[in-house]
Amino acid sequence: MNLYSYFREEITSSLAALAASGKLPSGLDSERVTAEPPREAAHGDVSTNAALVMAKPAGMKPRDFATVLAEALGSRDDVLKVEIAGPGFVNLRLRPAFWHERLAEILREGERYGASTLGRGLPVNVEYVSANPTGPMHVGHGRGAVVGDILAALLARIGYAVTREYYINDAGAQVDVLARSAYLRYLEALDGAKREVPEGLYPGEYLVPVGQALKQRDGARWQGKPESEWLAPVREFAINAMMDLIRDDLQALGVRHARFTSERHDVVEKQRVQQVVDSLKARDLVYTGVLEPPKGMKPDDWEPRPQMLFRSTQFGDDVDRPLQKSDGSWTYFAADIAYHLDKVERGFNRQIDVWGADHGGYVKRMQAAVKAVSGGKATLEVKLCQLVNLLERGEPVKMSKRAGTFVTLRDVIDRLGEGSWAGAGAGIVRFIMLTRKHDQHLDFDFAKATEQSKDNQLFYVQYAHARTRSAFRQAKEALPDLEIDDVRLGRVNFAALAHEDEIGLIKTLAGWPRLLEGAAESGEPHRVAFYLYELASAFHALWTRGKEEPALRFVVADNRELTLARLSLVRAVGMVIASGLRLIGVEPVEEMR
RNA sequence: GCGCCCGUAGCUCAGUUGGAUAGAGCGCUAGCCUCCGGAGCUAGAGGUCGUGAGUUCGAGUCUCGCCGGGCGCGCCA
Repeated sequence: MNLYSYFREEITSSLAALAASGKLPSGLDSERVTAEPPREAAHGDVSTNAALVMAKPAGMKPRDFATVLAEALGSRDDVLKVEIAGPGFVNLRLRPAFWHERLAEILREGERYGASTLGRGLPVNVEYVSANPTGPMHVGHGRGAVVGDILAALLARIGYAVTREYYINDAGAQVDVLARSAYLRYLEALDGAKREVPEGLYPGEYLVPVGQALKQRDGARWQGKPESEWLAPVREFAINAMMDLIRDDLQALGVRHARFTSERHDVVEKQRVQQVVDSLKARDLVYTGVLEPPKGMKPDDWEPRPQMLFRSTQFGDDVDRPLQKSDGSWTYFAADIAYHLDKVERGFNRQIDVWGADHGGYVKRMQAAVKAVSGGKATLEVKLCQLVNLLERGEPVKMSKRAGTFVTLRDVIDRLGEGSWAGAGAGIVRFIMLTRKHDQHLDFDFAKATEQSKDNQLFYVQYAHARTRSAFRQAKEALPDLEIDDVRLGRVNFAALAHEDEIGLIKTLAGWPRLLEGAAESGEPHRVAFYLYELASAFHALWTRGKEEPALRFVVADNRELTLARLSLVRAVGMVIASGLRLIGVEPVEEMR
């Protein structure tokens, strides 16, 4: 359970009871009341601002209000001490027994601990990656993939019905370029002659096998034919090949989407764009107009041109946006409106898109569109992921697509390898992607990725997990006849856990449910990685303290009860770390070999 | 010129959706191995939270104006 939500409920019902008994004025709104962990541990375990936000409407001084509330809360069994502090905070310090019960809870629930029903089964659609099917994924795509994937996992963990979705941008000019590039490789495959890849086509070697496969399938059928004949079939072939490539990359990264939607086949060809434009027209949200050139920059080839525009300004955008190109085809935006409407029609009133930061200018119009097509009932949140800089011992890795020195996501995963303390390369990549908030630039240093030091957050967390397992190996050796399993550990007498560092560690563990909720609702999966680091740090500290003060060791050979209690704590730490790592997509290790 | 994002210790970054005395890693200084794994731990120095106003009981967090950096700005996606 999230103990802070629990206490918030308890506090508001206390307030209601106090109002009913006349000790506080009735009819007060407790909406803004919070129950939170104070920053300073010295201020107690749970702090509420009730008196601060309700005193004024109650016509009381905050401290008087606080006194009444404090008296009521102080009589609770789980409250050790109540204090009124600062301008009127009511601070609760909880009894050790409350924390011991949290430990029992963790051992009961195991890695499910922290899961909740907060989302009430509401559908949420998370769209992420959505890389153009024109080549393998690069590291920047990888970041979006990880952020989206873990955000989806977080939302699922707190009770939302999450759908992970990939939108294939296979309808624009870029896939025509892909087709021409693949055609070139096809001709190469036919006559064996290497060709210079002209400017404007994709030079990557990854298209060579596509050309060969096309030859395999179609022989010389397209050789010497005009583009109008081969473009569509070659394009389809190449897109499929690229999606196979991307699916492989995603699989290597451990990312699985439940649904792939094709812009070309599922949106444009099904007339979905025409339909949504018609319905917007019927609501007078589409018109033919002429856009002003952007001020301050002088587009050299600017010509005023009448075009079909969507009134996005009515929904918060800065200018109205074009829906149609001059050749009559739809803009990417128009198709994207139809696609997001499709998601609304599939029941997703909450949509989250994960994009690269270079798409920042696109956010407002898309949110405007979602608002418009859903009649305001659906919302779109957009998470923008900043660039990833690949480094080699602090030096930027030089990359050039044309020179063929481009480092792909797959290269990175493969290079980080398998079998080390960190598990597979994908796990390392996934964790590192969370070591910065999504809107911050991220330095990805190969040297640091596998370094074995406190500076490497994943290493540090894995080391803590390994140590929890090590403690059990030690216990088995010292007390061979001791029966140790999770059920037993969950039922031992925890009273022996009285040291403030032990209680402190339980408090950190007990913060896990709230952290999950916060990370999920705010769309900030990096919080999981930072939390695990903090938890690992607290555990390492206690471990070392045991080395210095034998009385604090986990295994005390002549005191079985104490040993069992402490092993319960160690086990709970291991469970929460394992739970967090698996959520991120990292397999926790048993030992650091 | 406009919009969005960012600006926190020497460096790299957190900061729990507005809470109390702003934290961590690296680096620097000083300590801790007859060990339960020192791949770790403890302590210290280091800050006008870019800046100026505003909102309120309270602002690193919200609003506005500046300064600096990044991204974007009609038929690219």
